[in-house]
Amino acid sequence: MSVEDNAFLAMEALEIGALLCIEKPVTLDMLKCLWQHVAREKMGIYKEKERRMGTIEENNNMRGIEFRGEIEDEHNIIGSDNMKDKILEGKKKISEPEYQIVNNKVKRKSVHTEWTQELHGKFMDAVGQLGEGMCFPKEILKLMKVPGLTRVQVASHLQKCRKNNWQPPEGEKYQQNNVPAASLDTDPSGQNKPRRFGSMPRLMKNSFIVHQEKASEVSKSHFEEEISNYVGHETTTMAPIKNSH
DNA sequence: CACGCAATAT
DNA sequence: CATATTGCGT
Repeated sequence: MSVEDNAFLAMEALEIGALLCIEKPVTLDMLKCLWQHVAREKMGIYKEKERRMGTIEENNNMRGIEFRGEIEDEHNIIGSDNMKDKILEGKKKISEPEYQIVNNKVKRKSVHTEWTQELHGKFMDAVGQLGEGMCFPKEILKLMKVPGLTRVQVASHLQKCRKNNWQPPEGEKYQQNNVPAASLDTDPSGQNKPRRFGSMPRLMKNSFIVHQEKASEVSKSHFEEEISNYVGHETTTMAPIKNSH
């Protein structure tokens, strides 16, 4: 670290053996960036161990860690040779593992969200509050209030649930039969897709209760006009799923 | 832009 | 396998 933002000085340092040069002061942002690289490197070192143990425990021995130069440039960092290349391709999505700290252990952030029944429950709650025709990933996400969850993830889950293709993970089968979703359809013609926006996921046969809001409450905004327009293109036999009971 | 959907990738 | 990502039309 140096107060001097001097390229020549930095290059000299690198030649001597510095791994990278950072201009002072080291910002929090910088730190947030750096520790990920440290973690990656460390994880690489203990890769074998990781295979055996599943997770890596925090280890404060930092020796042996080397940066390989793929640091982003926003903070006046100067790194090794291939760094420029790395910076250039920085715009591309390089999928580097991300690490997080869960109770004092450094863990590789899991790429998949496990849709447990609990999480799915929150999802369904949100869906229930929004009601038929109002279920959008964005809104659902808001209502769910789950920290790491993204809109796209919700969208993906929603997509699956609409096709009734979701089932709880292994250890959680409250119910044992997965419903193939074939024949409980209200549409006799079979080929009629309920093509609308914001439709609720189809409820699984013995899934728990979803409390729907009074459907009457749905105001006829411009939104509803859009729907009717859009539906107009489709076969007319489709009826919205009203929660009439 | 957000959305939805199928196909494809991880 | 379950999810994530992508491509493309709306």
